[in-house]
Amino acid sequence: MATIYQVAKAAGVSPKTVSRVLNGDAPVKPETRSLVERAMADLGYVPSNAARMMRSNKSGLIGLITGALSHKTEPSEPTGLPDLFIIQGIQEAMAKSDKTLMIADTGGQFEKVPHLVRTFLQHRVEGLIYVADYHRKVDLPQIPKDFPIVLANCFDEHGTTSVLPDDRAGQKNLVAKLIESGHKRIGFLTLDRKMQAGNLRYLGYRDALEQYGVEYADELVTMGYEAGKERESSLLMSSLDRLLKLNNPPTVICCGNDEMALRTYGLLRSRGLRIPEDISVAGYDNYRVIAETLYPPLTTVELPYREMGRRAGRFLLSAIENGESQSQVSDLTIGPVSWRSSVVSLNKVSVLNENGRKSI
Amino acid sequence: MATIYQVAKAAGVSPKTVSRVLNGDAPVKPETRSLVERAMADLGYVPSNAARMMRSNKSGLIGLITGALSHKTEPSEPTGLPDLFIIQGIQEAMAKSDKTLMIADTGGQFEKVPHLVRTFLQHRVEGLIYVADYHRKVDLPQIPKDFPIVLANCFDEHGTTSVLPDDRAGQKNLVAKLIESGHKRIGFLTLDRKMQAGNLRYLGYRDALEQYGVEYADELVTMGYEAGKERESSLLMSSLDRLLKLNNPPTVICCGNDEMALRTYGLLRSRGLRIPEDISVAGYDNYRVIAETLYPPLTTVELPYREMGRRAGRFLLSAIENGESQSQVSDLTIGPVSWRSSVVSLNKVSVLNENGRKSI
DNA sequence: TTCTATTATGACATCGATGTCATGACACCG
DNA sequence: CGGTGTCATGACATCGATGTCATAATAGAA
Repeated sequence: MATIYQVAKAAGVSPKTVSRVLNGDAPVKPETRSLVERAMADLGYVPSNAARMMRSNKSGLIGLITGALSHKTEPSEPTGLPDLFIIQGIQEAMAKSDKTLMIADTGGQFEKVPHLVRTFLQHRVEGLIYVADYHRKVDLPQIPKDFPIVLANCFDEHGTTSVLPDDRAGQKNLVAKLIESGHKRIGFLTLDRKMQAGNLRYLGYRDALEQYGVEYADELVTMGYEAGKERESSLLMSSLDRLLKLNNPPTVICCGNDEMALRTYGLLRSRGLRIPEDISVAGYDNYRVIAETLYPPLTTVELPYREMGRRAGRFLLSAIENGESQSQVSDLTIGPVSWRSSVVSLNKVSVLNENGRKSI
Repeated sequence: MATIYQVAKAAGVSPKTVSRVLNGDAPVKPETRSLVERAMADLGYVPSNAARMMRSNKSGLIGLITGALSHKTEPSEPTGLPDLFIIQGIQEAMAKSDKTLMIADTGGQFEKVPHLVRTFLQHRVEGLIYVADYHRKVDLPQIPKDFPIVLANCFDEHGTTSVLPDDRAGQKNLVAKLIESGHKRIGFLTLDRKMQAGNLRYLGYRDALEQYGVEYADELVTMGYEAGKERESSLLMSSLDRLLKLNNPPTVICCGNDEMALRTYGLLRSRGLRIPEDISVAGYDNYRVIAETLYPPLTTVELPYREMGRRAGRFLLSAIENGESQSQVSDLTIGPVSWRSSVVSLNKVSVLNENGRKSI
């Protein structure tokens, strides 16, 4: 690969002049400039970031660590590829700056993190983002003190800047809309309450009931998914049947996530129930391959992953810019409800109102 | 960040000795070594790759360009996130070497590629991989001649090394198994034939019929998906109804991909047909969220994305090692058939044989 | 026309690691 | 005891870009 010296020689100028053409930081005579530009083109010259970095001590690199690219073995909320959307958002934020993103994958092995961090530090990344594959607590080792870092979709016990989905508010908003549509008996097939998302969504469900003065009934809430048993349907099947056999069965069933809703569609139909005429269904995640492909399309709550990524990126950039290691303590992002036709309104006049916003 | 000079001073030795401890390329007295190691630990020293690279002219970096991380606007086969699995495979291959992967995303805008390539060249990556989001032809600009590069899930007209899925053989294997299970009337809801995958799978379907001497019937083959109209169901619905109304209707329906199969499940059920008792269904892609979550689980063909990624990574590494820019002309990877219960066997004795391999 | 600004360019040192070569300290051989 | 080899270490130059400072070339002011 050509160097700046070779370009200088070919153009008959000094290396410093070539440097000036490259960076435009000082005036260069037009004829000289075009001589240099021609030489650069002829030699296919591309400046070396390494050499540049040595002088400037700025790498222009941001390190991103994730397990996004390999889920297979991890016990994760089976919601698809959340971290991927977060990464998209981060990319978006970075594209607006002049930073380059280096992405490293843990391959599902958390113990690789220290090694990846070290590699990043060798490359003198200016900041780090850690993206978790589901809403959880983490404990990152080996980060130098005061190094700019942002956690996305996870948090730690040291109060590191983090960006999280507001599962509680999201579920609350969904249930609120169900109530506004006339539903009072709202079944809830929850995720495992040991999971952050499971617990927060449960709390959001109760929040909505309380706000609208709808009495909470324990019989309507039952676990539809157990952590670690991703592909088993038996728990879901028995939980669902219990709900359906109640004296006063639910008019709508909230599922812990969209994948559970997909299974629920099949189970309901094999029991002869039509969706949404006989019973309404709602999910969570807005996992579009499911939510939009199902018939009828699924009402669900969007997980604001892309927006979370954007925020995480922006937080990190501003922390770097201001020379702080912490830009913000934490951040909750609310995802909107995606209202689709899997939920029917029980209000007689609701046909006039297509988005389900109808107060009772 | 500490430098090697600071470490040397703290340990009371020369920088070169610190370098020797770092690289272990020459003997160092144990006492000296521990002095140095202590100094490195105290100062939190991490060597600078930039400085290292300047001397060695080796970056240890591999550049990966993809649109994987942002599909939204591109007209793509709606099969999910194929490139992601390819990237996993590439990561696997790289993890075994000492290279670091830099991933850049086009944000769905192909015109960003030249800029990304330039950034990579500035970082002096030792090779490039381009990953396409669906099986297609591409035309990469701006790559220096003789630069090591591998195309994954795509190919160009210059015969650049590429790694592709063997859609034709995959579909053939699936249809062959259907025939072996006793099916003779095999409906095929194809992808758009303008797509590589659509055309190749169609050819594979015919290959299998021919091999087993089953007569091809045009009435059994109809397009279920039109490029650019991802979310429309009307074409699929009318195509499916045409198949069902035939005098001699199919006993099994092959869908162009798993997402189409998901829709087909819903449509068949709303017409009162049971799967697989009344009619069998097969997909393509082994898009697991769909194939494994559906009830009954879907028989489909695995797209060997991870394996393709592994191969692409290995090809590139060996090209770099051997100083060639091209390691191999091209490579077709066959994915196995995932046989699940959405297809019933029509052979009376087949119940003895759980994997569907039964000759007629 | 001579003197000062300004513009355009170059010489040189520098960033942090490491390759090359030199040197000092031992140990072992005869 | 001198010679030769090995071990352990350091001095110095180098990689490619750019910041600093100096200087040459030109224009405008007096």
